Amino acid sequence: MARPNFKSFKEKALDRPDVAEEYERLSPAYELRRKLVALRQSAGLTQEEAAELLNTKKSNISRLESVSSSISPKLSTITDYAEAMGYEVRIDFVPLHSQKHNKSLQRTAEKRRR
Amino acid sequence: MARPNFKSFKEKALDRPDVAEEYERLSPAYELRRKLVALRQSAGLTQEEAAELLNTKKSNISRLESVSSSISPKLSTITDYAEAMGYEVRIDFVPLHSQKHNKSLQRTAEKRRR
DNA sequence: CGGAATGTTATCATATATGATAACCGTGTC
DNA sequence: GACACGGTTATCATATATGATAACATTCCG
Repeated sequence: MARPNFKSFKEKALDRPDVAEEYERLSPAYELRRKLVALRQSAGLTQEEAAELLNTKKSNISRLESVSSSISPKLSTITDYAEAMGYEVRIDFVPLHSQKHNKSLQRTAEKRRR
Repeated sequence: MARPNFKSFKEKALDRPDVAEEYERLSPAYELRRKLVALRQSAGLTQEEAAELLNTKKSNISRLESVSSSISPKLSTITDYAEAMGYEVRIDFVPLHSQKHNKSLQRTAEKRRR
């Protein structure tokens, strides 16, 4: 590996149990990259092969999968990538703080409304 | 479309109106807009109030939620919106054709490799 | 009716994702 | 050493999402 990518980071970090637990709560962006790589590998494809399927170049695939990437990809990029790997994308929304937060938002809205 | 990118294969199917209609109804994009509106309404917010929370304008919120919108939003836009509404975004990938498609991809890759 | 609230649409400017190319690193293999 | 392979990074050009503003429609209510 030329640069610390997610795998090497993961392998080192997971040697320490405390970090391992923290690991899963890392940013959703990291989680996504990790899943994208897993998708491609489950299809048994290299980045270059994936790039061909998607009519693009391997460097762009690398950027998309790169953990250190600061980009926030378009939804269509994710879905197209997933479909090329043989997967469908499902987006779910789960409440953050049970329903109290929503109530709080509602009250804030009500107050502003007056 | 100035350059061929990985969306081109989709456009072929969308040339047929019947397919286009079915596709649009089932597309993740369509589902997404509906969910976004539901999220905001569950928080009891108007588009303008949501816009304030997100430091933007109501017209942009409307565009984001609009079904007829042709844009494919950035992932960060979706997550920011969801968080402002009190929700967390979860992205899942489900296999399209059980595992057969993956095997096919693998074989294709193997063949190209030789 | 007139005004406020809510949402939509059009347009432009700006920010940023994506595409393409090239150079590079590490590993394995001969 | 030389080479191929898989992946990374940097850079530039282009496409497109987003921000901001304004005008508009609809609904509701005084």
